[in-house]
Amino acid sequence: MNKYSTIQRKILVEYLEKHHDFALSAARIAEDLAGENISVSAVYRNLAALEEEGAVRRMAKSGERLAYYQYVGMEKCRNRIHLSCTSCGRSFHLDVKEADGLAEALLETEGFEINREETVLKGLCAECRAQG
Amino acid sequence: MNKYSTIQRKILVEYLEKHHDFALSAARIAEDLAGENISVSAVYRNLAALEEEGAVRRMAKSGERLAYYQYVGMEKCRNRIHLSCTSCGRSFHLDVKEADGLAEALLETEGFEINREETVLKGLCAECRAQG
DNA sequence: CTAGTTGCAAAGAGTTTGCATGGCG
DNA sequence: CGCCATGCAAACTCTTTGCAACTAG
Repeated sequence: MNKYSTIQRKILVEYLEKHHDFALSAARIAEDLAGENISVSAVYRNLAALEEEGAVRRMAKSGERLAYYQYVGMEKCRNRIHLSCTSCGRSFHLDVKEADGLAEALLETEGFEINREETVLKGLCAECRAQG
Repeated sequence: MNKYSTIQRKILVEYLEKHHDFALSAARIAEDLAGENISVSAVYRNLAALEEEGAVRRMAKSGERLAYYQYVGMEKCRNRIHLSCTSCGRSFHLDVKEADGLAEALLETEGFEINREETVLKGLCAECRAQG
């Protein structure tokens, strides 16, 4: 059950690592990897496995019905709240200190304990905002 | 294009209003309304229409692939950031002042302009947290 | 009347699964 | 050599769509 137990898994993980700052739909991933030595079902099965291992995060875009996946297997992604730009689709991490502040404030005022792994803040990133 | 132009629309909207603090899947809604005088396709078509009108918000739960809908047609839901409890599934509104603070902080420190309509913070509500 | 909405049933998209094959350790 | 992952294709689920009948205004 190693990270690279099979060639297919390696292909998928390397692809995901390369695109770790985007949330991509499973269908899109499968399509992109169509030329490679990995089948559609292997893509889906490995995504599910990686999700269970915590290396991949499953999310969804509002207005779409596809399952979106994002690689969060690298250190810098762990325990971070994500910011997702609805214009360019890129994903950013919220600074730890800020996230702590937000989490604390929510807990005190609302009694709500935020789950950083699942929380995605939607909006416009600085770049897209500048471009109008 | 009134709110209650047809009986089917009325049935759906009343159902949604009654469950406005939950995000329900379209499939579930259709199922619940199976006994009523409304067909599956009318449910889907009206949900899409209501979404466009802004009366309904489409979201998604992580780990699931269904489209979830929540009624936000009432005044108290507008322009609010939602808090969604991953345990009981209920949805809460973030107080306006707090939301303003959060939005401002994000804009200043990250240059990220949050979209309240689309943002859902995931975690545990006070009640579920108390119950362990 | 006329435009817009419905219900039905069939099509579609994305995802999942059964089973035989094949490769990793 | 045994077991787990793969590929293929068929099955599934949820959602969308075409079309004729119907309904609200």
